[in-house]
Amino acid sequence: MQSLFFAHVTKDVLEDICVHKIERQHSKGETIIQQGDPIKEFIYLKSGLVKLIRTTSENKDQIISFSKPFDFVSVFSVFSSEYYNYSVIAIDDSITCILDLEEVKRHALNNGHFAMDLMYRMSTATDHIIIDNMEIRKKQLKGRIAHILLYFARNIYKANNFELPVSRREIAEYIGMTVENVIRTLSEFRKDGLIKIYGKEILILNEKFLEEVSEHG
Amino acid sequence: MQSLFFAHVTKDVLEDICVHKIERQHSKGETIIQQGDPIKEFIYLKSGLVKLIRTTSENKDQIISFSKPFDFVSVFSVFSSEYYNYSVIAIDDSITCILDLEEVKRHALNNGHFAMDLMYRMSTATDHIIIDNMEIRKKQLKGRIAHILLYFARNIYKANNFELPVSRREIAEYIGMTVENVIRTLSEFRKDGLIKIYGKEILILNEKFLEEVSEHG
DNA sequence: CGCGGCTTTGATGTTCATCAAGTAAAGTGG
DNA sequence: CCACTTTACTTGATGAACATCAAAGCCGCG
Repeated sequence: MQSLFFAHVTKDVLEDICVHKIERQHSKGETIIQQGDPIKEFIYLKSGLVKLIRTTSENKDQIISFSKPFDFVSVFSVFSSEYYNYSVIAIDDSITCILDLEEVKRHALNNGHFAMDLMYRMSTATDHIIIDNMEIRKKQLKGRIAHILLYFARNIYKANNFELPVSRREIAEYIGMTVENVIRTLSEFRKDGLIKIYGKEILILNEKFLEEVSEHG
Repeated sequence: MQSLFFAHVTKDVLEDICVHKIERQHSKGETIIQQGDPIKEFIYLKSGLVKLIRTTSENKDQIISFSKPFDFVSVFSVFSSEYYNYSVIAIDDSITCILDLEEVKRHALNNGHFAMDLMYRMSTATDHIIIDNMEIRKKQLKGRIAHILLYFARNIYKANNFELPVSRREIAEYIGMTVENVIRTLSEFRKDGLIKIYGKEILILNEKFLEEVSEHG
């Protein structure tokens, strides 16, 4: 396993933790964690891409965040709740690594470095979720669309052309607007020469200006 | 110190941690933590009420959350960042308790129970922030106002009449709407007999219906 | 007293959701 | 493999929700 994963934990400790590691395959669309399930495992993403979602009382889905490889999938609640209050769904074919939660806890109890690394990782993850949500909240439609395009280009694919891993609906569920307006805005960006669109293929033509839109509407 | 504070830590360990505890007085409006400051201390709230805010690039304030006594004030970023990416401001006269961050980290390193308790507390706090933000995002104006009224009534004051600790502007900054619309909605609730308003004094007359509005607009 | 901040109300315009309707794409069963 | 159904995508028209602008009252404070 990666020394990337836990910076200050020695190899043998890590191996000890991962003795009972299980890998699980998930195909696109599959539910990895179901909101309401008891939290018994500690899960991280090895490959693929997943979304964390919440189903509201009106049965609408809200996307909380996306996770890429080596992010924890059990990001939050794991150490503070008995049940998941969110679902995790694969948006690409994915592989997760699963550790027994009690075992992870036991190790954290006995190994301060492991505990601290864990804390660091969890804290980083939740920080990003919070800050990102605040960022999205302050923007309006165009800014939000620009934001998510730049997010995929920079954080996920590190390229200016990429295949959108999410549907228009999912974008809408992430930024908190309607599908129609997501589409309208994408079309507008296309007409304005900011991006090219071929179905799910996106090519960012004018990153500077997209950045501008993301910042100041 | 409270055994409330850390459930699984023995008294002498706790006393050891708190040897260098400093208490600090803050009067209403005072800045306790300034966004951008280096994180050197671990802070929790002993009495009073504070708000966590973020100043956006357009110099507008967004309120991330409120914290009540025995909440950590250094809620997030403490274990994942060198600098605060939010400010903390007293909205009532408050007393904070300040521990040296390095010392807290050292204890977490050496005492698994302490580390786990810390993790639990941090995780609980960030969970609430995330879930609350998602809740607010899915509602519209009326629902958001109802939500915050119930929040103060239930979580902070545990009573149906209370003095609003925040200005209309601050409510606006929390729910992400304008001051004018906050006021208009409060007036509407008053006219509809849901609440009474005398300046900052709020009396909730029809909690059931307010709940209804919070849930379904 | 007068100034600045907080509150309130009204009028107007912008942003966005909703509804409707149609095309394209993708899965499904015979 | 084709007809069939469903799901995703797209555009336009309309109305609702909300921001913005303007103006005035209130209150605490130097």
